[in-house]
Amino acid sequence: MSETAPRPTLEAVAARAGVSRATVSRVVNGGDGVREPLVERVRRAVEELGYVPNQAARSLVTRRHDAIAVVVAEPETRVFADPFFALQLRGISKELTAHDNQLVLLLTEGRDDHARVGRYLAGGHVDGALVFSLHLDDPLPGLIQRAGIPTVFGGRPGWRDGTGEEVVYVDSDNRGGARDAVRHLVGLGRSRVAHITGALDQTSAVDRLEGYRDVIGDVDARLVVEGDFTPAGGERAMRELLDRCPDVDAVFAANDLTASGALRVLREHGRRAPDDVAVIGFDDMLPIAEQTDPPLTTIRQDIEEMGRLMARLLLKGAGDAMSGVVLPTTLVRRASA
Amino acid sequence: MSETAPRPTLEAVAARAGVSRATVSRVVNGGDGVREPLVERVRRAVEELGYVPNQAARSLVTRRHDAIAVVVAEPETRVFADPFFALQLRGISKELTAHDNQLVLLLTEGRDDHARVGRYLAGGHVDGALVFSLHLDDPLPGLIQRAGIPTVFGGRPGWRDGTGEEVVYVDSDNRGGARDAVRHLVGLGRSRVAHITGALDQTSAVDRLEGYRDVIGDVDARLVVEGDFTPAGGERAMRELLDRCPDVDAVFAANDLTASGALRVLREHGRRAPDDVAVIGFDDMLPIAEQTDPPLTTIRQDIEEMGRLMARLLLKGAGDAMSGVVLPTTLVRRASA
DNA sequence: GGCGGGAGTGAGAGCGCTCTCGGGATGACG
DNA sequence: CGTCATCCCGAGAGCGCTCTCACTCCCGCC
Repeated sequence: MSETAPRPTLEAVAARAGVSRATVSRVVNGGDGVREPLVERVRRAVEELGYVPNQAARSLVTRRHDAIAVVVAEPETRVFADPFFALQLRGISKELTAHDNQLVLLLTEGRDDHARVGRYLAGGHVDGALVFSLHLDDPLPGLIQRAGIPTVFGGRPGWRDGTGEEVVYVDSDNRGGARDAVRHLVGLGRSRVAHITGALDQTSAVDRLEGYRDVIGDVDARLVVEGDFTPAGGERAMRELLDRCPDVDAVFAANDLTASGALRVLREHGRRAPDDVAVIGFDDMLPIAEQTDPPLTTIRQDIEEMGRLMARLLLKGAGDAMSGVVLPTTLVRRASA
Repeated sequence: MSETAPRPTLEAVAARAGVSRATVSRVVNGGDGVREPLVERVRRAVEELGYVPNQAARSLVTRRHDAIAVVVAEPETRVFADPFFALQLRGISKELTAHDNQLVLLLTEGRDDHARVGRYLAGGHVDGALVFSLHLDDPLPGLIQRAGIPTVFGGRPGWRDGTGEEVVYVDSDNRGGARDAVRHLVGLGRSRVAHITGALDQTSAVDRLEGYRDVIGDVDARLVVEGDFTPAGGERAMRELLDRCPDVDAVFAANDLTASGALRVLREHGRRAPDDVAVIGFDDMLPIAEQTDPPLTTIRQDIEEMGRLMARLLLKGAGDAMSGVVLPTTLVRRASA
């Protein structure tokens, strides 16, 4: 196999520059307290030898790794398979890179993996963790909490930890966004505004439902149908809705995928959007939202910023003073409502 | 901040089990050459103390990291933002996990990042790299090659390296899949089969075009329009196509996104699919392919398996005997062709 | 001109682990 | 019963780095 050439050590650089290891170390780590000529000499030696610090040796003594783990629980692989998570990851990556941190990606696949992830995090391989696990009953967050490393959650977790401390998380304003969506529909003069929920074991779905309730007030139970964030779920729910309430004139779908399914069923039934039934989604997930017929009016969240913020909070060692950070959403008007 | 309790060391385990560090080490690393009763005692001590090996200390001496990097070049973030890459990542993750390796994700953002990634890989932080960089002119592969660590590419790179060695890569059978697609259209009795290409600076697009050519033989140049793998590109190309060749009766689109754009334009122009114009895509990218109207006939590739295979090749230290591995594709019939 | 103090540098002690090597116990065999 | 090979196990030497601590200068000050 490829025989890697022996990489130069601190020692080698020190010898070449005619100084001690300690001095080289100082220069490599910022150069404070070393006189300029020496700094220069060391820099040159580093350059000439192509010296790169051995991270393992460094971590061994500093107990820092300049690496954080991103944990994605299996149920989220659906989320993961859409642009949502990818964007978040990108935001995370940018922020970490800016602070010279590495991103270790942990995807879990079932129960066994939970233990594995727990062990890994407790094993002190990373300085912190960003965790995506939005399900109410997920044991993963508990495990991670117990691992005792700084953690920031993506999305509001469905519980508070036992110690009474608040959990640190970043979420978008699901409830507020939902309110905006429903208000928009109401503002269009619609009086029979339905809601197709997301999977209600996820906090985002619960929060969006709350937002809907905030605006509608006295909710006609028949106008709320449970979906699951998928197009198929949207179709099923829309059918049920048309069946139960033929006079429905607006639908707030829990996300764009759901909305796309709803739109398809409406078309099947000869209902025009937005003329007969106005439809609004959530996420502004491209290309879905732009590809529907008609293009989807929806609520946009700044997903990349969410990721970036999560990383920033983690690196800053937040968690003392704060609990949750909620990012605003904006209404994107297209044709469907 | 969270004061992490001092984690137990090998030494501690050894003391508790009443053996030497060396013996504990042996047990922890497989337990060969240690008598059963001792193994048992050490296991128990490990259990009781909750001992987890310090990876940094281990790496320092073994020079192995049990970690590999996944490098995604910026131009691929488009790819990354669709399910394609996510699935590949999942395959990679599964395979790595099965071999107790960690996944370090490096997303590059522009030129500066190339240098950073090069330095990182050359820095000996990981045991190998999986690289996604499908553009013909990308400098990244060269950089990585120079870093001198085992590498497997995702998708056929657009060059051979200077040393004359073949590059190791995993790709799906773009050319063969394209042939199947076009043959299917021809088998439907279509005689004016057009092709909307992908971005031709990517090998996958080039290969799919080749497959088209393989079947059509004497290609009418007007029937080939350049696209860019996006719905918008598909729309543009389809318009041009209808303009140039009103008699077109079938379209092989370079991917599903392109096909979705083409379908939309056909609908606009009152052409029915598949009756007037049969359309076939590539990727079988869900939910796109299922959401088009009509649902899209397309070429499926086993994306997760690609990822898994890449990881397997890398861990096995392939690269001696082999160059590229090409995975088969299958035709998925839906309604559009 | 001696002296205290601050700043710059080097020596050395580990960080927690693996791995070689040698010694002691054990079993096979003559 | 002696000899030798075999098998286990422990001692100890690092892996490459950081960081403390002591030492040396060189300044300013009385």
